[in-house]
Amino acid sequence: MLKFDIIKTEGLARVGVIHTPHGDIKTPAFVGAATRATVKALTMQEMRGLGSQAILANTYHLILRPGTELIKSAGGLANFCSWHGPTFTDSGGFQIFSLPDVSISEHGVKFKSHIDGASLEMTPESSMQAQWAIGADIHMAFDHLAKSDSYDDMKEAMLRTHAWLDRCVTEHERIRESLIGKGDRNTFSKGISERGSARVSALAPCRRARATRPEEKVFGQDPCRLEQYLYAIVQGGTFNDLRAESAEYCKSNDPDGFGIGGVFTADGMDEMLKTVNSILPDDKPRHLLGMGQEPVDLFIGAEYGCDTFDCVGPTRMARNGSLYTKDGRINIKNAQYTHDFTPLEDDCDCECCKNYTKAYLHHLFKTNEITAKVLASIHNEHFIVKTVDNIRESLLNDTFQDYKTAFLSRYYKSL
RNA sequence: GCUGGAGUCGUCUAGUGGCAAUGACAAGAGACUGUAAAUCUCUCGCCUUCGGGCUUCGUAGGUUCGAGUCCUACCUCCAGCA
Repeated sequence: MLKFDIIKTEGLARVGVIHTPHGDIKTPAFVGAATRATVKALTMQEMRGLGSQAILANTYHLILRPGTELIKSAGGLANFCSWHGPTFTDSGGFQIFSLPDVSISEHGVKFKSHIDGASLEMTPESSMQAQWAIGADIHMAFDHLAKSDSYDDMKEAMLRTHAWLDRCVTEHERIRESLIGKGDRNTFSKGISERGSARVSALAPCRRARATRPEEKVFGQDPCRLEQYLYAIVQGGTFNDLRAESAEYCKSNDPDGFGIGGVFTADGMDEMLKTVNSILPDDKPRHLLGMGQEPVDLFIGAEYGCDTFDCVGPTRMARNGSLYTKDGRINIKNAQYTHDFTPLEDDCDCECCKNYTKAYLHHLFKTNEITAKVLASIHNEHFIVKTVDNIRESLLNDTFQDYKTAFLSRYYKSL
């Protein structure tokens, strides 16, 4: 079982540490969206520099390119992309359901590759196999997103997600036993001592990583045989009776943790999370899937018991020139920043704010320079990562409510 | 000076008798939440109570119900010849 230590709780909120084979995640934490094994516009070294603790890649995209076997050959996702820290993969369900021409059956989903139109199928089993080959620390169960927000569609999607969860768990256990063996699942640290460092010589990238990340504990193991963990995904949309039913079902499957999916706005999220997280067991981590573009998502998510978040919003906003400040988002492309020779934020310690002015960023965006997207992504990703880190600190210091009120009233004061 | 060609929204451009007039760029603004997104949308002559009104295709005349478009003169630019 995935090791998750809770350090402190306040209501449903908690501060903890997730121990993965590739290192620890201090929670609450924002996980960088690295869909195609890269956080767009950023290097992994830049991600580390801005304080990111973990990344989340996407099974659908990696199946198409470069292929899961290639990532396995590279020593798994963390080695392949030189992140060398905790990794998640999303199952691919979310992407596939966003494609046109998908046909869904109990067996799985048939879809066409958005790259070359090839007809493909993903099932709970094939998603598990792909995720094991990719080799992230934490996998998401293959779930079904509703095609509309009607109650009937939400219920249908939830029930299929539950049926598929059973198959995900079965397949996950089958693969795990074939690669790692039976026994206590909380054994990644024991596994290290048992297996020793026999394979070190074949894994130079791992060895190099050790020098840059001394807290790393897994060097010397075949990264493709490290313990990997499975999160069940709670569905049910905006209907809290369905959310409760889904939470109960997921809980009964005894996964390593939980993803809360199908959330698209912070409206009503507090009640939904109260419902779900009051049911889910306290001692397992919960990931709020896809939320975190708006700071309010993170405050509400953490307050009501979510431990990790991921969202493409911060980096996508950055590439499109919409940059976070404590007073709300600004569009750096606007003419008003042409002669603004101050940083985005005076007190921000990101590489962008420490070195560059708004006028310079404005110029880079207006001239469509690649560096514009790099610097903006550094700032936005840092802003969101840091905000969640601050939420963690405020929970530890018993100042969460003050921090939340001060932050949100300032950030959204123009609304 | 002669001959030929060309002048259309900030720029380049479409338009060869019928609705302020095409497209691109530039400019101005907006959107974006488990990334088919370095993407997409809107505005872009002036005024507007958003119904519409007014003024425009180098300048000035003319033909015509109607002219960016046809005719005349002039101005400017380009090319060639002197």
